[in-house]
Amino acid sequence: MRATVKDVARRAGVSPKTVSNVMNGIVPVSEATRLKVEQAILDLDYVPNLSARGLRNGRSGVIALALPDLATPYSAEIAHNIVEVAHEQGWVVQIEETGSDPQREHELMVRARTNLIDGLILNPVVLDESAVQVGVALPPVVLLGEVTQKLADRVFVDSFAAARDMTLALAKPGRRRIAILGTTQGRGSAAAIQRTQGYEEALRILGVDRDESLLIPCEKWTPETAAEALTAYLASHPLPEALFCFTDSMAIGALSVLWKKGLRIPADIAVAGFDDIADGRYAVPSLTTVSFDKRAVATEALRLLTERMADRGHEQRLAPIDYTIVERDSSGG
Amino acid sequence: MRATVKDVARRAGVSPKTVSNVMNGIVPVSEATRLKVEQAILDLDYVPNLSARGLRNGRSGVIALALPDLATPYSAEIAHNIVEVAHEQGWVVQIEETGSDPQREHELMVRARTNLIDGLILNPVVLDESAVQVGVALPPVVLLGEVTQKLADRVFVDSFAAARDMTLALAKPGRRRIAILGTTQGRGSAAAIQRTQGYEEALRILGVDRDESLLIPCEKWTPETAAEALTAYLASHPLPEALFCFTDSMAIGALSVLWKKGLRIPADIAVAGFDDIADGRYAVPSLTTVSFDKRAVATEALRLLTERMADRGHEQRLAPIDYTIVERDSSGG
DNA sequence: GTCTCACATTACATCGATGTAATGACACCT
DNA sequence: AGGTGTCATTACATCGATGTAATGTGAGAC
Repeated sequence: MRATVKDVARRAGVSPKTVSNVMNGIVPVSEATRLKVEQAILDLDYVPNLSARGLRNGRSGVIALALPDLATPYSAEIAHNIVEVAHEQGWVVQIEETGSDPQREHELMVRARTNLIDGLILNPVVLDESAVQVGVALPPVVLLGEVTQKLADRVFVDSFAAARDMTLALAKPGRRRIAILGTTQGRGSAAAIQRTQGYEEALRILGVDRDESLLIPCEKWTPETAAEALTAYLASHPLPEALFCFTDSMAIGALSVLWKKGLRIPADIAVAGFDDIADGRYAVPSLTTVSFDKRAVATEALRLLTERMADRGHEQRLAPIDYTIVERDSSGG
Repeated sequence: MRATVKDVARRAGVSPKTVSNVMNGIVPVSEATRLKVEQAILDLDYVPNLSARGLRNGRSGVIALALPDLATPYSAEIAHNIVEVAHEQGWVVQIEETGSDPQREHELMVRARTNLIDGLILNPVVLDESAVQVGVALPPVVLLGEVTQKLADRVFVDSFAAARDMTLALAKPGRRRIAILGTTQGRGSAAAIQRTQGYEEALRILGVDRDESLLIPCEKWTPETAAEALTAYLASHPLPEALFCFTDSMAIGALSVLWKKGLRIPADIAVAGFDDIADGRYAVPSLTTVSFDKRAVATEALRLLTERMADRGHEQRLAPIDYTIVERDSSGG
């Protein structure tokens, strides 16, 4: 049987509360008894029961991290950083996958109220849909990414500006027929909309007419779907001068397709991505991308979360993350 | 304030225990009172407090998954599958990263005893080191991968046989100078040792003399280190006919180096990996690899874990996972 | 020697859900 | 009507840690 405070107390010849005092260090304890208790703890190999502690003081020390799909490199890198930073700050992280399923996002919010969780970091897929009713009954929530959500705290990269700058960078050597891969018909993710708008803004700056046929839609942002979409596109359209993929994952799928067609990159077509995932550096050729500090995303998310735990006001807190355009081999240079 | 069983009971005009009975469905409850209680639950928007429940019945419904580094595609895919399968079975998953730090593996075992965790799935880095004292005081543990550990349950792919078969496959078109990337000097991971031995077994079958200079060491199995190791190697050695990298990640790093050198793959050199990560399919050229069903890994790991929870005997349970050699463009064909 | 004050320690209640054992209600049979 | 059996429901105790308020102990001042 597991040892409890009671057992430790008995062995040390003190009361359970004194043991608790030693462990928490808030109430002062005399040196002598502290040593006795610490020895008893070692002897009995005692570890506190977190369920009991959680029940008593209403906090579990656990935060939840919800991502669409852990297997994608982007989510994996975010998860890695958040788990790491959280651990440094003494938190434990529970992982949840939402798939593309708003239902899962909802389930999540319910579980978040079961008190095994002190806070939630959520990377929503379906922005408004999931709604994330940030009501009073909910624990602190921080959203990741571009979401049109006016209530919850949020960590994000300015997708509009980044897409604009990337488009301008691709256009620099005189390229004008720049295609984008990843737009979504009608209502899509907020990120898709903003990146498309940033691209269009760049065209305006460049004085280039918007050419509808250069917008290659792709609902899901995976290499598979990107490869399919691009293959289908190239079958009926001339080759653009540059291809701006809305994620690195899609860019990797695109590179594979272009390579199989025997095209030279960037000579025949320049390619760029978004996210700066580790694999992009080792892509063939290495991938030009929008880079940002993922550890900063993690740090900021946890900062917002802890702030929100301390002060549950109603004003929304925002944490924009800087980005840079990283030009690698896939766009020349 | 959050509603509790008491509040629900008062509103439904029954006792707290009856509410509990309705929720758990073990003790029979009359239709009439069940409806009353269910209505009250809806009215008050009641969710049970899992800390309290966990305290009371000693189980939390949470399992921990410990991986070396979530950001690597392999770990990410494993995590994805385990989270998915666990969710289907009603578990919640807590993620832990061990880095390459045995200390973290130890901390983990301690936390595993704090009862917020009903079981632990661990992918150890430093095999014996971490030791994972599978004692009586610990919750059920399942290890992932090749580990020389005689006590804990384990899910694994036969690295020896897979490496042997892959080497034979690379040798088929008459290639004889087959190099391996990822051996570790002296004591390394069990996987490294077994894959090296499988390779040597293949050479024996082929009647090819073992050539020490074809064993390219690489301690860490990342694209970065692989790229460095290969670059250094090629500076002072002739080009082998084939390169068997011990993970897909390393292979991707290797492809990048070879491509920058202007080498044609597989014409100048064939390349293969191990793990069949999603990116390998979109590598340029697509990567020949040892493939296995990662969902099966997850399913088996959870099966072993649940079995172990039910029956805490002393015999070790093993779950070998089938593998196949998948030949893609990087090895010709 | 006694009284105070400060401070360490203790007994007890509490967090919320649920198992145990006891109580209550109702129907059915003689 | 009285007795018996079945089944739903209840009161109470419990899981382990910790806050609260009360108790105990000692030193120091007069």
